[in-house]
Amino acid sequence: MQPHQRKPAYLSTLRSLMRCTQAFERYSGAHVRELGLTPAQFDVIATLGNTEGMTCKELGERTLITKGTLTGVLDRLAARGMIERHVDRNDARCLHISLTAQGVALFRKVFPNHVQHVERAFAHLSDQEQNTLREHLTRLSDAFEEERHR
Amino acid sequence: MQPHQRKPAYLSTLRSLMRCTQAFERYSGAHVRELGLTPAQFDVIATLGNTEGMTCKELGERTLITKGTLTGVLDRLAARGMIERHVDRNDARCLHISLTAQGVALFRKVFPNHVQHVERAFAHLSDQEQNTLREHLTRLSDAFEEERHR
DNA sequence: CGGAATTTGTTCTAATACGAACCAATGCAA
DNA sequence: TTGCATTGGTTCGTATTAGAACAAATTCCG
Repeated sequence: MQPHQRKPAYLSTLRSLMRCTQAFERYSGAHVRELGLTPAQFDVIATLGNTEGMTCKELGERTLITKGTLTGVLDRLAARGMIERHVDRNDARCLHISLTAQGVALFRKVFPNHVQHVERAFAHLSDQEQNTLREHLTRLSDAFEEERHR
Repeated sequence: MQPHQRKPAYLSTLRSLMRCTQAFERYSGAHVRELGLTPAQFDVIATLGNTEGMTCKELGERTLITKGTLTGVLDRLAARGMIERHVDRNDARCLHISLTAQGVALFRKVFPNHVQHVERAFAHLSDQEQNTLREHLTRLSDAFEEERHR
């Protein structure tokens, strides 16, 4: 019995995690594309909606988009006239990203629509189940972070 | 109170899901790269290990890699001499993918190592917790699939 | 005050990622 | 058996994706 033939116990948990994430991305992504946006672009629009805007750093943290990637996503949204970049008055390193009037219009058109779409799927789990799920996922995330810094 | 300003209840669950997946990918990915492979390449090697090989279709289903992407991943692994492609005898449409001797050696070198690394993080959750987590994730995946086909 | 360490965003490279179009091989049905 | 829909992989175009190197601005500290 060689060690590399043993089947690790965590694999089924990991499989469920990856399958669930991918199932969401397919489900959500297909709908978002119908609305004329990529998933990353939608995330940015949705995050900027109903705010005064924010820096690239904050936007990246909220959308989970790496800063290197974010530059390109913002480039394409800016080319379509959906967002604006302004240098921050207080800190010239920071860019303040905000929706244009066109961006706000787009947000109002696609956001409620997409929320309804995604809600239909999440409704299959009760509030209690979602709470439990969230707790376990957070514990696991924290485990990765902790083990990473050792 | 406009509908697009309401904050959907599912968002915190979704956030946990995406954060957990991304935390895993950072944790696992960084380690895999140290071993000289990309995450996708490692998935392929790990899936082919201890098997007689399989078709692209099956390999794609197990690794969750889309067929269009899989071609490129296999190209690069083949260029490094880690895998072989052979036309299936019974069905000339199918390719049979398998590890070369070099590929097997690589598998034996990196797989147990990486399994140990990932196990350390998953050990933060008990078996019971992982069971519950898996059940909820599966329910949610199924929800996306069901709603998608309607 | 002044230089070093940090922070923020851009740029670059290699590798996914996905959908759509495409081709060859197979299966099915009239 | 001929014709057509289906299946398995490749190719193509566009858009991420991560990581590392980089430049400009700011902060920290002696």
